[in-house]
Amino acid sequence: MSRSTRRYWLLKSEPTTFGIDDLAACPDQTTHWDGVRNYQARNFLRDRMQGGDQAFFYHSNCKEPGIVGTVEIVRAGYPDHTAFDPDSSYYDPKSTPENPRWFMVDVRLTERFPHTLTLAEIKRHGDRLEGLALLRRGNRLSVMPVAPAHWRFLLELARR
DNA sequence: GCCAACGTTGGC
DNA sequence: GCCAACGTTGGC
Repeated sequence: MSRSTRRYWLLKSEPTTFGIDDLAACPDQTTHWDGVRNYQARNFLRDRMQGGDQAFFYHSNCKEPGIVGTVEIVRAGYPDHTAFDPDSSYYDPKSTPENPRWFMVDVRLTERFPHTLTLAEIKRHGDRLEGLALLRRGNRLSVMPVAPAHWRFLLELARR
């Protein structure tokens, strides 16, 4: 059966916290995408992401913000256990195993771009990226959808 | 380090 | 339910 509903995403991470080098160093280049504490982003993780979806890995809050590679979603949304851990900086006592508030997915590294596709360059192509959430004013979402046409166009830019 | 934009909190 | 105060995000 074909999957007609594959979706594309963009995941932000601060490289000083967890960058693409860190993902590359993980066993099987796979890890939990934990620590998301925003409801809109949570809803995407919990309700919309599926195994087989693909996402851009975006470095934020750093010298050269931009897209640095791609990952595949290898496990759909499930409770973020870091919220249950009092020793975690992501601890949230309002989230319990019985009634989890925060969710995560598992991702596996699929591609590292030879160069960062910088936010500055993405902005230069804004006319081809109408509606891209990353370019919306004041955007702060750390998990956002990417339209298939935008995915293809950004991938082309990143690989050249 | 600055600061605009945004989300959350909590008093009322 | 309003909204001011506050904390966070994230580009520059």
